[in-house]
Amino acid sequence: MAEAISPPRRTRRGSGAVTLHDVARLAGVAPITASRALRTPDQVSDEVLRKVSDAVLRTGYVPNLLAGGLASMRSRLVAAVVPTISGPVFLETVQSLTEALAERGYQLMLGQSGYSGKREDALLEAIIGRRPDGIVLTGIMHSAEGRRRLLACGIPVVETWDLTPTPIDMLVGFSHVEVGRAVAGYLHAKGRRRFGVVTGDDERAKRRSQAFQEAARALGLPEVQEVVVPAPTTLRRGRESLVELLRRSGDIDAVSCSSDLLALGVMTEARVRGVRVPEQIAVVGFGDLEFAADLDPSLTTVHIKATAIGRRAAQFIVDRAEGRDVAERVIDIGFSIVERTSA
Amino acid sequence: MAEAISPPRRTRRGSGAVTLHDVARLAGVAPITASRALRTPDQVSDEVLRKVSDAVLRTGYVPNLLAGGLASMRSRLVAAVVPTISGPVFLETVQSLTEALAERGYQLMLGQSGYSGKREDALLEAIIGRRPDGIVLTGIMHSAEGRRRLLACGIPVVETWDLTPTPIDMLVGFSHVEVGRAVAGYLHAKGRRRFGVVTGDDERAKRRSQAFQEAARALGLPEVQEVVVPAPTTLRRGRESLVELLRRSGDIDAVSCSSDLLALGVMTEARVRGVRVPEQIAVVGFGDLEFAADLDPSLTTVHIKATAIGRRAAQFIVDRAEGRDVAERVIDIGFSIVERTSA
DNA sequence: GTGAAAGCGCTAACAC
DNA sequence: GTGTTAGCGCTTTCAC
Repeated sequence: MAEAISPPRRTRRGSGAVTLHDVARLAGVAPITASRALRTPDQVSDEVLRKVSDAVLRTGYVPNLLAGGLASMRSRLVAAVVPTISGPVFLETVQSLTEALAERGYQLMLGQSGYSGKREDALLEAIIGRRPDGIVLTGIMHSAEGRRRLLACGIPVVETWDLTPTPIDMLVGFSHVEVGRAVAGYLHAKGRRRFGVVTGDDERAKRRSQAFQEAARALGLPEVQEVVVPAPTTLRRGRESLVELLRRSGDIDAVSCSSDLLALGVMTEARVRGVRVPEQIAVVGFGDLEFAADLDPSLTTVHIKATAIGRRAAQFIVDRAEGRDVAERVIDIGFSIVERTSA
Repeated sequence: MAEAISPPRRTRRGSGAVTLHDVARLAGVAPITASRALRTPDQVSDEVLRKVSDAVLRTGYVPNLLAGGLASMRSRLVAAVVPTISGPVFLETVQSLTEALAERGYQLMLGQSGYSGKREDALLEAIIGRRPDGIVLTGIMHSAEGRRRLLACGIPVVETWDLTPTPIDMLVGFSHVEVGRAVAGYLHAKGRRRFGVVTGDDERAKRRSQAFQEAARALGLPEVQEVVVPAPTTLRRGRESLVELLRRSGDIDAVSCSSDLLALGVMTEARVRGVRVPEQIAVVGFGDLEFAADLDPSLTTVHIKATAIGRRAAQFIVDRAEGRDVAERVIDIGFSIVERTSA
């Protein structure tokens, strides 16, 4: 009797790219063997290794990491969330993070949440959907809802640039309260008595400012004049802020700024107005950006080991992803006041 | 007769996360229907839509984009390659690119190639392996090998920040030669005659410097003094460069810098030495960073529409990814000299 | 050391 | 409008 005609072939033409299958066929081995030759070369014979390497070269095969990630449940993708990438503060951290991850075969996905924390939920969804092996949160305040989701999805999380009392998972940061106190103490020790503070309108900067003011009070100093400017901070805001501070009280002798850019603005405005720094007003910045040391006068500022933060965060994530246990989940990276000319 | 015992169950426990399958079961529909309810809501009945949305909410389902990407051949991932993210020049472009992509449901993957172009090949492999829907090259010189691979893999590519004669695919940039000429013309028109140039050691900056020097020659001016500094440029290098320029010839009356940071350095050193800007020496920067307008003196510089570059690049990629044809593949975004006080 | 089978979680292609 | 089926390209599990 007649054979039934073969059912219609539904074809889903692939991408057309070379696959592991092709490589395996060319090498005369099973796909899984080719896979092993590439990922765990010790498990295959030299003969097979040679043939597979050869086939890879001849075909120009590039493994599809999407497929690999799906099968192995490891995407080798790490997400980083920053408020905004401009505003050079987090830049250094993102850079070292990218580098440290790349060295270990991981790739960085970048997300910007904005300072408002508005787009945060949509962003989180986009991130979690990719099943990254880790998420690095940098200078971000996460909504309660966001926290819950992060906890729920079980992806390793590293919070950075802060020392929160109740970390979601892992953390590498420093105490903003300590920074505020330290700067106040430093200025006091230098004989300054009437403080002003210029601070960006973000949670961490405000915490530093708060601590700065409290420390001044504790030292018995007159009330600190505070100017809050919108984040991200700019040179212009710094200039404007000094104008405002001088308007409020002409006799301040020290200004603490929540960023080096603000400090540069304050110093610029001071020079324009013939106010001498540091003789009449001492200026302290925050961040120790690359240019701080070479300004005139050179800027006294708070140095944060931004590169180390990125490296440590990468270490945390990779250790977790590769099943190593992370003994100490919280790292206080500290900070230091770099004494230069401006204060 | 006895049934053959069922073959041993090989189980591959999944990630344990909620899958589309779970949502579909809960909603009482087939998986594909649930998929449609989420991706193309118009194609399902209101009844189904309601039930599926409900199930999603109840389960906290987050679609696995790895799986989706594998199945649909569209990763909704875009890779950006920059020499280094620090060095605020490309920052603005990366930022607007990230934003523009996020708005359209795409995610950015970041790669740093370093200025040397050394790690470029490994990076390219890591990128291509993710099968991104597009690659944005920013301020990078690609090896011939790299070019070949990019062409071969068929992924849409946008080169930015330059106007190369033979683009790989799409391009949004401007002419560095024109910039160099324009700056020389500008300074000449301002009555300056003895030029110095401080330039970072990267391909584009050097092209600007070259054109600047040639234009000066064409204008019948004396030989331009050139100082080349390693990339990325810094304020310090700017200061050092002015020292060097003055050492070589005390009578220059204009300095063109390959970045605003260098220009700030030159101006800082000038002030320290009592050289008046712009009276004795005019200074021109490049980039028009946020702070340029608020320096004292405010910095005359070349403005590049970095944000527009990012947006256009995103548009290019998304159009291609979604099958729309891109009529004009090359966009010259132009530039402008922003006249301020320093020159 | 090597291989066959069975998915990972989703969507394209085709029926009804 | 909804469902069935067959993959996307890889890796895990188990068997030899």
